[in-house]
Amino acid sequence: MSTVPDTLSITFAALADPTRRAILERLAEGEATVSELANPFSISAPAISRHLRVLAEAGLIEREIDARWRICHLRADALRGAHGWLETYRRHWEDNLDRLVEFVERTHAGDTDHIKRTAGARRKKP
Amino acid sequence: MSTVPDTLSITFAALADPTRRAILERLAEGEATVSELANPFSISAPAISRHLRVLAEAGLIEREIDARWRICHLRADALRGAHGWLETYRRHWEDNLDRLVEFVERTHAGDTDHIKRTAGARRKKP
DNA sequence: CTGTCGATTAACCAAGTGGTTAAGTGACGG
DNA sequence: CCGTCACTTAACCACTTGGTTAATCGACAG
Repeated sequence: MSTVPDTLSITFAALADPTRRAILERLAEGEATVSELANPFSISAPAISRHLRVLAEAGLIEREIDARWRICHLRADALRGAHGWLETYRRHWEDNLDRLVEFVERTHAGDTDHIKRTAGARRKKP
Repeated sequence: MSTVPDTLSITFAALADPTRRAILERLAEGEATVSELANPFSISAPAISRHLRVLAEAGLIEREIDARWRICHLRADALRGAHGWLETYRRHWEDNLDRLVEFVERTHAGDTDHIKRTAGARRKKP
């Protein structure tokens, strides 16, 4: 435990598990107790408990104590950061200008130096 | 076990590291060689090489061999799945209807049984 | 008070991750 | 042909992760 991970890393790490994503999907339909969340899975209760702890520490869920039960609900605004990060790259798969540029760069390889080559000039010019 | 992780888990796991995200951010500006990508970081070349392998296996980058150099470019459409998953939960942080429902549930706790309680009736009615 | 139920913590284990250094590979430049 | 450059692979290490079982805790029913 040398360096504490940043928020975005914690969020993405929390989402990088199918069980936790399934829990969030279930929670998107509405609040639920821990045993209700554990029900669809074949893993043990402590395993679920730890998944919930990860989600809670990532700020993705909240646990409210109701007598013997812990009622979990979604705190989806913690997903905003991750969504925002991905949103930055949206144009790279939606904007076909990129495909055009890429096409020009590939096919007219030699004479495209007017196009920004961020990798700089590496190849020797014949 | 050796159960192979699903695509979404692989994508999120690849994004759950600040070095790899920085590499993608750099790559969003344009293609780059491995050493150019490694330049801003203080970690060793093999460490960078493995980060790139993770990104490549997640389908987030492509490596093209150019003589001695490996030129990396972004393959952002692999982010589409992750983006799409998050998009599902957008309304939970953007729609203030949810905040209203939550407010009613909390403040009028006793007499909101007409509101869908997905967790079922657990608490004893006084 | 005692037993039980929902949930968590503790202790442990196998496997994975991120870093290191050292060695290997393929393409040039001289 | 030999050395170097760009990069990867191999072997190793500390630490984390996801799972287990056993023990624990608090709220309640009897």
